[in-house]
Amino acid sequence: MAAENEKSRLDDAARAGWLYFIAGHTQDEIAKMLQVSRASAQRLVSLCLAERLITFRLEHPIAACMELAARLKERFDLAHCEVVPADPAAPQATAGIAERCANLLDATLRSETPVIVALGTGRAVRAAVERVTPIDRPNHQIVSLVGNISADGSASFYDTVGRLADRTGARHYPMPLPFLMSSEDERNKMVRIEPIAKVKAIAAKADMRLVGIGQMDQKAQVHVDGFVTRDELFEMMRLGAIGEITGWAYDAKGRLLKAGTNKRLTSIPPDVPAKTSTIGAAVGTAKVPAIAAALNGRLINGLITDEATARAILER
Amino acid sequence: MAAENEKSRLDDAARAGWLYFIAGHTQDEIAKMLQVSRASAQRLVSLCLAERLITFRLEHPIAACMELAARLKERFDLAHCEVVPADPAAPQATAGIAERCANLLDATLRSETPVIVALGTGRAVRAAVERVTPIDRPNHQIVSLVGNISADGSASFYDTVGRLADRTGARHYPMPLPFLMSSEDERNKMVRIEPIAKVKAIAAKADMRLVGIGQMDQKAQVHVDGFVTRDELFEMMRLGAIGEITGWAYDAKGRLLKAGTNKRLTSIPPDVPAKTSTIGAAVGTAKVPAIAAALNGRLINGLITDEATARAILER
DNA sequence: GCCCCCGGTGAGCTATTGCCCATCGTTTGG
DNA sequence: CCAAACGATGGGCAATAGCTCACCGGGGGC
Repeated sequence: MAAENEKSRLDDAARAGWLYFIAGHTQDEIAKMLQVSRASAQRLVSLCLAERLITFRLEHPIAACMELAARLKERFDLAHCEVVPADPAAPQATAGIAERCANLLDATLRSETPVIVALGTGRAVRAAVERVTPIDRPNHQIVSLVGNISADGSASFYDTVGRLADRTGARHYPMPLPFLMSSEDERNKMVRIEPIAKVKAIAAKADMRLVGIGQMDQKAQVHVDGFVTRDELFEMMRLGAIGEITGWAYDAKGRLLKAGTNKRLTSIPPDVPAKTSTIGAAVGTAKVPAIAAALNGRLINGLITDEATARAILER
Repeated sequence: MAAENEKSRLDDAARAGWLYFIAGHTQDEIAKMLQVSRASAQRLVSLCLAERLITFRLEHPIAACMELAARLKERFDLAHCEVVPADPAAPQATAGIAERCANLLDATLRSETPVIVALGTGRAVRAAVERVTPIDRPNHQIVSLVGNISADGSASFYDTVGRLADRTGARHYPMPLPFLMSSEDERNKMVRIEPIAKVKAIAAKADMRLVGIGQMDQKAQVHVDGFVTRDELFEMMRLGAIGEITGWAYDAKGRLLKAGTNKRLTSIPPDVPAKTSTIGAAVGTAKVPAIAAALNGRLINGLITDEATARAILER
């Protein structure tokens, strides 16, 4: 008897679900049709959902992305995660994620109350600031997490902080330092000087950090851009470096290395685990180990990537 | 540009749909996530539905039934239609539809304001009244559409009206007449006599009619039950009879025949097209042509049947 | 046999949703 | 280049849905 009632109840639940989701009736109408109170109709619809009698199928490339983002968020306990559809024409294209990063910056900067945004390295970050919608927010602050003088002493390679400040009217704080100093002592000396300490203090209060993630292999961006020499890169790789964020190299478990270039690096060191909103932006198969390590080591608590990369991270 | 905006809008719609139906967020939350007003989030969810980006799938036998019922309702412009799952163990079983008919009767009889229910022939109708939940409604009226004296002059074959009245305390009006009279003249004379005219007048005001549908073939119920002879049956078949409702034979287009037993029949003739609620109840492959004809001829405006029969009717 | 517990029920309150409308930006035609 | 027309937007309101609560009735344990 119990089984029969159960079955009949599920039948009714299915009926209610059909009438609600497929036929598009209101629960009131369904209640009248099935001769029950509206409350019961609502329960039947709930039951239909709870028992998974009805399933939703979203036939759209976005669906897979949402699914991947949800899984990444869950797996790595992220505060924020976005996965954009992979562009089959250009698998490494940063266009997609740059757009999302820009959107995120837009959202953050739209705030009327003053916010502090910190920017790291990375092509996606550079592309993102270019796409930010101009808006007048003179009370915001934009701060750089990395030195903007390259190894050869030349001018800033790419002034993300300045560009973003242009678009918002915000005060901006580039870090007038070389990427690497010549020794640990010198680095320690430099980061204590007044203007740098001030930048550091502001960065520490940042409401949002947007950083790129670099892999530490022969094509490492820090080397390609001329910030570290081939020898320095190889040394870090020997020491176990698998990725870097704002130049800070970390190993496969996401632990910051305490040797090599990390000792001479002027960049503001990341919080471990990441505080407030620290969003990593990166795409590409080559970056998968670096991204995964950063996630595991909690160097970041947010991620913006593409479908292919997201899938690869989850399948590791 | 237009195409790109369009695409991006659909992407957002898909995102919104995913967040709403799959992740279970409210539209307010989605609005915040997508950085739009709640109204826009609502529009995106609507769009997702309208564009059929999302589909609902109900994995339950009931789903097919609901679908068939909706199609029958649409195709034949029915006021009411129910399709019950076919019982594979007993394809002709009336149990399923009887339960639904009983439910319908329950619903009608539950009314506090007086209602008039008219009953026709059919096993499903008989079974239905047996399943009606007892309820005290002395002001209701139950009226028979057919004579309850069989050809051999014996007592009522099965007193549906009386049974239903027992269960409700309603006044009941059986029709104290033989099913067939010996001639057209005699029939016309009988139906004018006071008690019969009164039954007829009540029946004309019925709020709901529940009738069986019989096929006119060698296994016709009217013959099996002994109401018409083999010769009479064959004559009607020659005249084109394909089905009958309360004994009234009709052809493949649902037109009442004006000859044969129809001229001697005492049953109250059906309204064409059916007025108020006239529900046919029938299952079985053999009855498909009869049911389809009744639907096409608008002899009924409601149908209760099973899945297999519904499918067969729609596939004709 | 009696009582407790569980699952179900409907009332009623609040959150959520759907939709209308005034407004505004954008596009198209003159 | 302007104006009209169209479409999208967000506020606001009425309808709808979700949920909590107190209550009821049946089934099993003591």
